Amino acid sequence: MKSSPIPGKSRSTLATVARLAGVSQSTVSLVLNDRPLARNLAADTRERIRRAAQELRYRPNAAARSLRNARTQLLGVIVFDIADPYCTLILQGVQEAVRQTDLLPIILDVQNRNERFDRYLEMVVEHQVEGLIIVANWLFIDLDGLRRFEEAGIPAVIIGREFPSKNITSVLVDNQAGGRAAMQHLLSLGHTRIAVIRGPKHLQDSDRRWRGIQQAAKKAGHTLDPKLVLRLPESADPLQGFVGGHHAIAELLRQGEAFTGIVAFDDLTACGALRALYEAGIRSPRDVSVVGFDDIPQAVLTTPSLTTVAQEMKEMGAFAATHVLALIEDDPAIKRSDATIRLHPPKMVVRESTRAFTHTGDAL
Amino acid sequence: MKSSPIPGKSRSTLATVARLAGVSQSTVSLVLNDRPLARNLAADTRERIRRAAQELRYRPNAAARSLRNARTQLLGVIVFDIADPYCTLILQGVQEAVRQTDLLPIILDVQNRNERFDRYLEMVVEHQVEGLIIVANWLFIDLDGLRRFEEAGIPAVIIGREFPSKNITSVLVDNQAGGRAAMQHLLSLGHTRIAVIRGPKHLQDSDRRWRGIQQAAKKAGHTLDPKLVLRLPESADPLQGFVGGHHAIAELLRQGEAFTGIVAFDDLTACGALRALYEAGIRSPRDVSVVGFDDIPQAVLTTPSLTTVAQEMKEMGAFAATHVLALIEDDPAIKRSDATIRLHPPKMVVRESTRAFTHTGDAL
DNA sequence: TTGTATGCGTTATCAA
DNA sequence: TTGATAACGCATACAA
Repeated sequence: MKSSPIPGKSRSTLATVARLAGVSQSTVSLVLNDRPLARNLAADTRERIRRAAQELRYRPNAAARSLRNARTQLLGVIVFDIADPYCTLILQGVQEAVRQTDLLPIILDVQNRNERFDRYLEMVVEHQVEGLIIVANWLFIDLDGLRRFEEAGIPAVIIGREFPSKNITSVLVDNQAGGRAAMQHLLSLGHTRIAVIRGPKHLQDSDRRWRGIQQAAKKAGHTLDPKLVLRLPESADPLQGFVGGHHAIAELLRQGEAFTGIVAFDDLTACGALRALYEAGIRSPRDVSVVGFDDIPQAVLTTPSLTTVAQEMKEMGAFAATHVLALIEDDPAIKRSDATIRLHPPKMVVRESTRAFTHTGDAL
Repeated sequence: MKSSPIPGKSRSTLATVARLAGVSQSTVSLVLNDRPLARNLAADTRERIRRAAQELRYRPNAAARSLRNARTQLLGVIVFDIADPYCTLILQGVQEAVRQTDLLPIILDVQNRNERFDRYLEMVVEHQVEGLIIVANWLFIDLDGLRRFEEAGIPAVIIGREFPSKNITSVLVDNQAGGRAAMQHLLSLGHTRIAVIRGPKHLQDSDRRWRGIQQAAKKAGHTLDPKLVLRLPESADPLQGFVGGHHAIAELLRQGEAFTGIVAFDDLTACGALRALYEAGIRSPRDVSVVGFDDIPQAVLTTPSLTTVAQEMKEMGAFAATHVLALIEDDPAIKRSDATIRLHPPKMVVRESTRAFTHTGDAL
């Protein structure tokens, strides 16, 4: 009877197993890794080794293995804020694409802290991840650290922000097209008094979407009333969008401005706007139509459910992952120097929060 | 002029740096790690080494280091479903507690797949994480793999499920107390026709909460009408709670049952219920009061905002992390054999979806 | 004040 | 058919 391993006692290694099985380390390694060479080993030797490994609860040591193989099988996934539902869907896409692979995606949550981002970038290099995906939802993270990271020559993609670089590809939604779509939607429904809640200044997306909105207005010969154009304050908390949207619309109502449509910066802002309307006794969509942006999972839970410009986040995540994987495999079809900005087309999702403008319903 | 490192070229090591600085490996190691011994090195030697490391963009190899040190500085965090907002808050608590440490929390998302859970458990052992935290929100994951994991002797805590074990501590909310609180709340508001939406059968939490509800009813001398007691169907998707809650209440209304209060299994269920009420033209809280469970971030975004039994998820996460950290440090105050079930007290959060029963408002 | 040698656990090459 | 040995990159005990 062999002694069973004591929990907490130092774990067993190839040597331990070899001793128990009465063979050498190398033989054990061959067998346990199913190398071709193991095929012409005596069947009972293999069996003996397998049983010994089992009995000793042998688990290979990843550190030793990757040191030797120069492969860690690690895929770094740095997320700016895991609490943001936006990230969550992207992660699903990423993981979907990575599933087939032998890569292990490890998620690092920056929690919107700059220092952490830089620290994690270093960590990820030290741990020799084979590729890196950055999910950059919310803005206030400074990307300078990425410049230094580039020198490590690790395949990387950033989702959600434009990072001009010839090594790192950026994947994000076409915000301008999205802005256009949102505005066109309301215009085509006959709305003329349309309020716009722009995003915070520091956010790239804010400008792009705003530009799209303006384009659509111009094309339709519509003039945006400056009094109806609002701005979300700066904030590091994505959930602030709700408060901001609420505040903006409540304010507008207090000023007695008349409007029948709202283009909100994002879905949370739209939720805040809906809430402000509700509190003022104004019904959506009967009195005011509201368009969001992103299509977060909750968009379908609101009352009324939200018409929104959807980002296909799963698809973007999957695309980014596939791209990194190809880079890792050194796929000849993908040159590193191809690195560029890929804009993903948005998709208009019409739900209950918008409807055609009618004089009857117009309470304002 | 020294040649600058070519990106993609094999990275520099201690040896490379040593060569460039004209010293030996060990000296470099001493300096770069700020060992006490480095203090009596010539100042310019240190400077030379530092510059060489900088120039070569030297980054220590984590695999080699942890092989040598027998410390990986990795903390595994396995999450059943990262898309569930419930997990997200727990993660914040965990990360908060780990921040001070030199541990790197790596998050692995099981995505509700059994195979993945087992696979990740193995991975986590192979990668020699120093501790493991499991965030088990939704039920259908089979914990058998954990039994095998226990043998690895790695400090571990599971949050959100009871896992009887003398090695692994379970941290979860006191569901029974929560059920009591919810029911008591409605009863104390004077409601007598109270509908209950129980959770899915396979979920531990369902029974516990139900028991609490019954206790509260009994204590108040209240009899639960079986016709008002519903059940959520089994499902692997936490978001299904919304659909389930909606369906349950819609059905109840169609049957013409009269009620003025709802105890929902969780917040999403409550949202679904609210939605069904809204669609039927029934106002909450005027006509029907609704209580949720969990206090997910969205609970404050609904219309009306949700009265709910809050789980202090951040706190639970922080507690669990602190516990694992103590185990890792081998804190004498914490014996491994102490492993047990820790029930965290819930907290009643009263918002807008409940109010005192009045005959005037009663539309049913 | 600095250098040499060794071993952590694996895998691969070569030899037997 | 199996075994000895070297090497991956790092940190340390020991030597000089």
